[in-house]
Amino acid sequence: MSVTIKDVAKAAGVSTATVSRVLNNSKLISPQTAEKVRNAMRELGYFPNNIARSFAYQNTCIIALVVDIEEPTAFNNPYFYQIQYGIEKYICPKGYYLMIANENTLNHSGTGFSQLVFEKRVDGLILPVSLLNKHLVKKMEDQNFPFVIIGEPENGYDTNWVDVNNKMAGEISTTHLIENQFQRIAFVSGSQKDLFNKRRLEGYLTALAKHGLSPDPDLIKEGAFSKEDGYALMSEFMGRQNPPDAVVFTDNLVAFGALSAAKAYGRRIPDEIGIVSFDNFPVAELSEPPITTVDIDLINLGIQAASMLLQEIQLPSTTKQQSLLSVRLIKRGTSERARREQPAPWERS
Amino acid sequence: MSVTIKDVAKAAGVSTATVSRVLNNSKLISPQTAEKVRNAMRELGYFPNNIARSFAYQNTCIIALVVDIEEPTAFNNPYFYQIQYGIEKYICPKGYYLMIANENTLNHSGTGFSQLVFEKRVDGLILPVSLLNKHLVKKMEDQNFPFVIIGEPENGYDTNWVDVNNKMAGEISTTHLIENQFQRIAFVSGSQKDLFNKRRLEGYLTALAKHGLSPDPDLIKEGAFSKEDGYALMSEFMGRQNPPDAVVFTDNLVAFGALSAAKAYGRRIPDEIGIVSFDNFPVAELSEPPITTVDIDLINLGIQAASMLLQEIQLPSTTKQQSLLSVRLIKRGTSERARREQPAPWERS
DNA sequence: CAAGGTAATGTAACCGGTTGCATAAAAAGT
DNA sequence: ACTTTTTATGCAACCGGTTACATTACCTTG
Repeated sequence: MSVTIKDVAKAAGVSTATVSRVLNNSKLISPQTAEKVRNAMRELGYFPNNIARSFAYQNTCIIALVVDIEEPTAFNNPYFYQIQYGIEKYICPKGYYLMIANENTLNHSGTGFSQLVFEKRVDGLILPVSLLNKHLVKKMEDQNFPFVIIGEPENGYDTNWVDVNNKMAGEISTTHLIENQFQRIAFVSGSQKDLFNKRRLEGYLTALAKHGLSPDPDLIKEGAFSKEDGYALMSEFMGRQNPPDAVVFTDNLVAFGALSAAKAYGRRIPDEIGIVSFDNFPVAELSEPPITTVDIDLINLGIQAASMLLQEIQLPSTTKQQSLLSVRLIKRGTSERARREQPAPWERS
Repeated sequence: MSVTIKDVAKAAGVSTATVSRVLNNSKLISPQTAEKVRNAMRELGYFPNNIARSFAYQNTCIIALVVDIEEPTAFNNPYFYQIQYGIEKYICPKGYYLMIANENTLNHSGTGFSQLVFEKRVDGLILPVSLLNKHLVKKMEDQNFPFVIIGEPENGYDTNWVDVNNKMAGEISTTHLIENQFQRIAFVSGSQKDLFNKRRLEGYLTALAKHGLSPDPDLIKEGAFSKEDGYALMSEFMGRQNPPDAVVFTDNLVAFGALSAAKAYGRRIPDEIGIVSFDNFPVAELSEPPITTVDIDLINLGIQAASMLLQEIQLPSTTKQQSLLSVRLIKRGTSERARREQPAPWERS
């Protein structure tokens, strides 16, 4: 059907072994022979059949990113896809390809993504911590199958993983508010069952402690996910006797809803109420005023995960690696009080 | 190393051919033998080696989505990724896998994505029209390599392609404004070098013509891409003697910038100026007022492309298919004048 | 009961590369 | 000039499935 190594060998008057060696730039080949073979390849329009190559080497040079995205909207998808881009960017120049495996669509056909492992379709796996389970980890470790987890796992897993430094994120956002003379800072997160939310809360508490502020349980809320949750929560805060003067939200949309509520109630921002959010999502930059957020470099997260995985593939080791990535704060209008609005030291209560 | 078909054959006391037949559910196998073989597989923990299978069949059951995304921001990535999701959703239940090939990262290693074709790494390709060129098409057609283009190509290409109905998008958005009693409707697009922008303009002109309105060249602008472009353009419009009373923007961010400008100049929206945009992007829903947009179902676009490609892979044909997808308008606050605000027929000029 | 047909299984070639080992030719050492 | 080493190439097995063809056993049917 198409041109094979045999055709090239015949045309060049050498053995298939020699052609193969030319393909792989073996230095055992004399320049003249190499030249001859290369000419034959060019004339015949030869391309090595990658499937055969994979078969001989027993690897595919493909790694899979497993995701568990339900029907994506423009809202919920940027996260994985930036990670995806980072992975791609790292592995492609190294001759690897990226396969996407959505656990939700894959599951329809039975075994889910573990099929990829057992059938040797891919050389390694990057998967979110949400898909981790003991059973699977054991299987993969029994096979010495390389994999990297995105997101810090709960205690009891000794695996390769990468995550952003969520504690640091909680800490710098809170510290920033403290430095802008906010006093009663609330903290609103998603579910505290998720380790990353626990870490963010830890950071918040650490920042308070470092500045001699004691946490108020009434100011710590969990379970906010939507614009509407944010609106409701902020309304509730503002109806209180002793409301917070600033809020850290771990979700951008929640912060957006809260901002609307604060504006609807006529609060001046950031003078009367400060807001810091997480994940530098488009709306954060476009809202009025633009929202201060912790910027999480997900492209870099992908790069780190990919780098760790390729290392594991190329020289497997028994010691596992972990990597925590720094985050940075993007200061915008919802938190930075103008200098003149800060009380001078002697004016403070 | 791992369990192969030979091990299973030996354990079950049959030949490898028999095991292979059991694997493929051949009906030539007696139930007792099948049972025996399946037991052996279970006991040994056998999984077929997919690389070997691919080698025998000379296919990979992988299709590639080629993209040409530069460093993605949360702004620019939703488009491809919704298409990606659609493809995935369609192909996974059918036993195919999705590979992502970013032309930009791939190119670092030389030949770019055409490598995928010649090395037989994938069974088919879905690629954006922006990456199309005659040279490539000829090569792929010479090899009978299945591929589908996303986006209508310029004249002169007879290939499989899918696209959203851009003309319809231009038409329904304009018609909607006309039906809301807007009279001087401007049209602002990206570059008219892009066919999809030409089609959108066609739709706009068609809608005007159908309602007996004649186009005014001063109201047709091209080359707007950013929030800032939108702001500048809207400012310019509002400074005119005879400004438009509504604008169709083919880009959401441009519309967002324009909206800010209109608000900054104190115009009431939609009473004094109407705005319709394209692509139902997050900011469209969250802005004040929320922006009316044409909703483009990119997930469905992916599904259609994937469906066309698998069909081509499974039974290659020489006749090419094209598919144009409908769009729908999401009516929001920037265009819908309240009934009472519309002039009654006898009040019109 | 022999001939013909069918169902179940085995044998071995094949898919297209890679690579250990053998070998031949050239270069170096004594 | 003769052995030893180095360099270049070929032979053939191998990776793990699939499948055309051969073979055997059993089942019909005249």
